Amino acid sequence: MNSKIFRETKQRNAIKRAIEAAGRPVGPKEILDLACGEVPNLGIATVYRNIKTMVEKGELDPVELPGQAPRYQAPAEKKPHLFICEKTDRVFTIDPKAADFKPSLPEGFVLERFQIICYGEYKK
Amino acid sequence: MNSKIFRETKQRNAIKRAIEAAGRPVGPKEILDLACGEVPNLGIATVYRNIKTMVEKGELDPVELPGQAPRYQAPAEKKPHLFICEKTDRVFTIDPKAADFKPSLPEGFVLERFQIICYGEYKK
DNA sequence: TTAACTGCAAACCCTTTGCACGGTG
DNA sequence: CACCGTGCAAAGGGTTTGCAGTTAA
Repeated sequence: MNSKIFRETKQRNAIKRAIEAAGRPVGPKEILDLACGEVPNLGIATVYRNIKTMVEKGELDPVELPGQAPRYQAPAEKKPHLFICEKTDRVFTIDPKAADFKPSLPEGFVLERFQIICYGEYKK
Repeated sequence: MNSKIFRETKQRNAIKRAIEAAGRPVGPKEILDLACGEVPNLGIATVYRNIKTMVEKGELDPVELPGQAPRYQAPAEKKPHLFICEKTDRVFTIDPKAADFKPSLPEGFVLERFQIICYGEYKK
């Protein structure tokens, strides 16, 4: 059956709010730490299970970046490209002027380098 | 002490040859499988240790890509950008005409999408 | 002969799963 | 009162480390 019923729990709400409050892609551990303020005994397994559920429902977007575990963000914040601060290890979505490679970074950050990653298929 | 002496072993040579023969970034498991032809009892731990050693020596370049474990390639093959075949899960380095976003892909592959990943620092 | 290297197995870390209990609808 | 969700702990998968024996130089 595809018609699974999703329930509202204080854990799920805390997780959702934590991600929205972050305003940038965050990982499971960070989500746990943030949400623990609301739900002290929150388990990491619950965070993982809710992440999976919310991604399936389309309430959460996975953000995968090179050499790192995936992070997650609220869909509304989604922009096509990413900016990674190598000093603070925070990730931001950005909406660059791709045509001339002058991406508009978050205030206060400076661009050091970028990487283009192309995806495709073997069509033979 | 920085002056560690590196020795030549049949395992290390087999690993090195396997990576060079692949001609594209390969992961630890794939390296193990390839090198096992030469050294049957080769252990995965030896592969990991040699990868680390060779990266430190500059004989091997790590290639990190979104949502995947790192792969490794011989430095000579290094090109600025990557192409990922989502059908065969192989990775190639490419030298695209970045200015107009017409990367020259490996023969037979078609581009589906690309992602720009910017790296930088917080300078405040 | 020395000390780097190897294979094996155990340890680790992060993520997933099994289970009994608790809470939503 | 069904049954989904939770916390805990155990299980997985991939990577690293400890150890005793092996081997390059």
